[in-house]
Amino acid sequence: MNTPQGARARARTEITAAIKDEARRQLAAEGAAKLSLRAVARALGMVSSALYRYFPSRDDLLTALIIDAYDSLGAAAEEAHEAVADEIPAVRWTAVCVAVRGWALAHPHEYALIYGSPVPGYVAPQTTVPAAARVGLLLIGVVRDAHERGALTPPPLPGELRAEAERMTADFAPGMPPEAAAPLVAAWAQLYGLVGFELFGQFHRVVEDREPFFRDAVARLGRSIGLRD
Amino acid sequence: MNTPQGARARARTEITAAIKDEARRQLAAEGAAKLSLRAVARALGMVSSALYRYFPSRDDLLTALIIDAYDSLGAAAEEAHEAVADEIPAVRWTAVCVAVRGWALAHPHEYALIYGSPVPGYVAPQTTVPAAARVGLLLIGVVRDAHERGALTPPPLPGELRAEAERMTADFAPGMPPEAAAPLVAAWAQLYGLVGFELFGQFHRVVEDREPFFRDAVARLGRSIGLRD
DNA sequence: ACACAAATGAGAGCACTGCTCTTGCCATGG
DNA sequence: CCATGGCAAGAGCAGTGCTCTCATTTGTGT
Repeated sequence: MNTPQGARARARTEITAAIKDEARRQLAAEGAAKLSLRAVARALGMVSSALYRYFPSRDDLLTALIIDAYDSLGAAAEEAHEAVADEIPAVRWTAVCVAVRGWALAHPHEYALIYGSPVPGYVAPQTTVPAAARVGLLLIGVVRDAHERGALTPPPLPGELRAEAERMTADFAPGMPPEAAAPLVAAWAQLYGLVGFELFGQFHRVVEDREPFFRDAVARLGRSIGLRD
Repeated sequence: MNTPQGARARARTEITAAIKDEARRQLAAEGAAKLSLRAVARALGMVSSALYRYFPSRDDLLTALIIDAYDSLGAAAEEAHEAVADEIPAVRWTAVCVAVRGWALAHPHEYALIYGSPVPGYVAPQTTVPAAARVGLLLIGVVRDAHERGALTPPPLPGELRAEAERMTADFAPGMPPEAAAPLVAAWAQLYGLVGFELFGQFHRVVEDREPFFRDAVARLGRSIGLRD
């Protein structure tokens, strides 16, 4: 790991980081669409073509920012979860959801980058998957733990969904009852519906007092999976 | 109304429509980000500056497309609702949700335009509001009707949300019990979470058999508001 | 019927974008 | 100590949204 890199390699990693930092700054200020390679280069006192030594294209820069955003969101969620690790599952569930919302409100453009409409023509490379999965895995962990403690009463599983549910649990959530799979995945998606609507202005003049509204909705989401409170 | 417009006015409305048509075509093909005024003008055999006689800016063209998209989605939902107008509310609820999903899958870029991340810097003008409200009003109607038939058992309303819920019902859903307001608005947002996740690829390798999964989630959503089936 | 005004289209041009290619420098590894 | 390869710089291409000017067409009031 910590191989003493030559001055050259060190400079490279430093400049790469500086580019990402400046890009993130512009992303936060103006949004992904207005992120301009030339502007980043200008802010860093280099010429635009030099930037291509570090990121072969604008999309690659965006991909790096996407991974960072997923990781930042995942870290925020994990941190919030650890702070309430001793509480009952329903409380931990809410804490994670609230952390996701909090991160989204604090980083709207980065949230839009990862959970808004994908930049057209852009396909997320496989590299983003592990970072993207962190919040999902955290929620799975809460539900599995609830199951192990006997604090989970999942709703009945429609026969139609049995095979799918068993595949899902086998793939991503071994040890979790298949009855919880579909409600959990749905709740996961619905969580982002709630956050996205608030963030993108759909609640304007509809929901005013948003935090309690969100907590109520999220608690219902937990109950729909079978988390008891 | 039907004032016999002069050749000039007629030409204007025709050309305006032609511009929107071509723009919609490019939107469907490539997405909003790649919608280019110059390309639209080129396809129509006019020069780019001429297009500005009809739409003062690219944003105005997009706004027109957004309103059309909201209307198209609203019409699809209303049509689906009318086809099952005699069924019980739970069935009508599901029908509307399924229609929303169907429209989204058929018009992914238009869906992304209205429910994805807003084009940065772009603020939806007030003109879009009535078109945007159609689906919401339809869902409100289903729930209110369920209430009037005695087929609605909304969950208890947390005291914290009482005032907000009463304001919401007074503003948008007179005649609906306030207990249903928060769950309904949440379900509305969550519906778009489900659709968005499917559309934007988050269910890739997670949910395979998506229609039954969606129906199950949507039925749970209806039950969370208190619709009995 | 005619003149004036408004609407429209064409073209050039500005400032910007992502990206490529060539050129020359200079630090590093053999 | 020298050759190589990483690097920055600059010019340039094709495209973008948008503005401005100029000529032409069209509609209308006298």
